[in-house]
Amino acid sequence: MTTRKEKIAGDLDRQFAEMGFAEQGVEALRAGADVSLRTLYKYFPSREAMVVGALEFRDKAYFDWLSGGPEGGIDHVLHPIVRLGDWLREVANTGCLFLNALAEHPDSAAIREIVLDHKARLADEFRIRLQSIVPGKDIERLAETLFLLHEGMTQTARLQGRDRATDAALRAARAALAAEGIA
Amino acid sequence: MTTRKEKIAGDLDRQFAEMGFAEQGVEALRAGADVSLRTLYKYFPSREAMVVGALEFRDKAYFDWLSGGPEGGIDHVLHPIVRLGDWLREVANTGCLFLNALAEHPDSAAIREIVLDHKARLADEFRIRLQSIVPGKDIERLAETLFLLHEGMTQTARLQGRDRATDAALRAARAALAAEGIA
DNA sequence: GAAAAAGTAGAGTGATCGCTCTACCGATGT
DNA sequence: ACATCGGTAGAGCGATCACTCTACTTTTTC
Repeated sequence: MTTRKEKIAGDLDRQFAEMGFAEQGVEALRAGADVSLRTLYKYFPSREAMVVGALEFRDKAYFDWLSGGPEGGIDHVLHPIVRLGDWLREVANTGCLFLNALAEHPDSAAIREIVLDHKARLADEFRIRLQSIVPGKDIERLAETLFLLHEGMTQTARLQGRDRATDAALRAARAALAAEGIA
Repeated sequence: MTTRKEKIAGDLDRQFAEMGFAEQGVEALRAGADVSLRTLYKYFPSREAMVVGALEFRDKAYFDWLSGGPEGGIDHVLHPIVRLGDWLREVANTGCLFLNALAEHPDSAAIREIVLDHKARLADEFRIRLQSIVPGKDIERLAETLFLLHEGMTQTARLQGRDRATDAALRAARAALAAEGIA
């Protein structure tokens, strides 16, 4: 059961993702969510709250998107990169929603907190997956490398296209794992 | 000899870098550059032109910043990453100015062109440096990996701090080079 | 079926935006 | 001496912004 607020949050997410943050006034957001201005403000009492709501929706949606996938082996570790590639195939490519939000609202503590938390949990995703396939091994450096490649891929997809960025990131990730004897 | 326009462009660069794009109105930019509104508009006839001017200034300044450094060996290739780390130590850490500008002005062809061009030349920087230390070798994949790490480092510095991001990127870059037998 | 809750449309408000314009000032060249 | 040029200060313009409010309608609840 999705609440009305969640439905609107999803619409806000889509609008911000497709059109960017700067160019979306509240009236445009209202039209995109197909609600009245009064109702929109009821659930999200300021524009900043709308941004926060969209990011919270996206955070949840993206970790849902990451769930599942191969259970063991190298593909288990590469899964977040593969899924990022899948995601980039389906959506307009405007970079990372979270970093874009931060660029646009550098002084908002609420937004900064959500972004940092989301990215920290993404970085942990690699740690957890690495730990599960090579328990006991020190995987911190490898996890950091994979996260760097992940972030680089997100931005590079915007610049050079999704396919090229995905191929490069996957190749580099495999090489990094192989260099540590993980295959 | 720096022209007045270049001086103002430098001030605009600094303002956008420190305060972000969204929160800087033209009046604030004017005050930061310490000129009259009329003069500002003389050199940069629209706000978009001010953004373009700041990016052009930064593009030039950053490639100047990259010049010099170790002439041969692995340090020659790692130099752009090392210098990025130096840069991040000296400035407020608000991510990549170019990508932030693109996030804020997704519909501006002029801004998009500058950003793509800047990033393409940055990526080429790794190709050129790799080519010079291992001529004849196919270095395309390695160059792409280094660029991914470079971009990832820029964003991660914002999230996890400059030192951690720099260490991780340098370590990963060395590992990638070593895996290809370059040391 | 009446009351209450939650929705709609959309005009209105004050602030701020990018940008233009008038009026004036000081240095420089001949 | 004086015209010219490049500058300053800052008021003002129309548009747009985030946000509020009134008046009315629909849906839900008991």
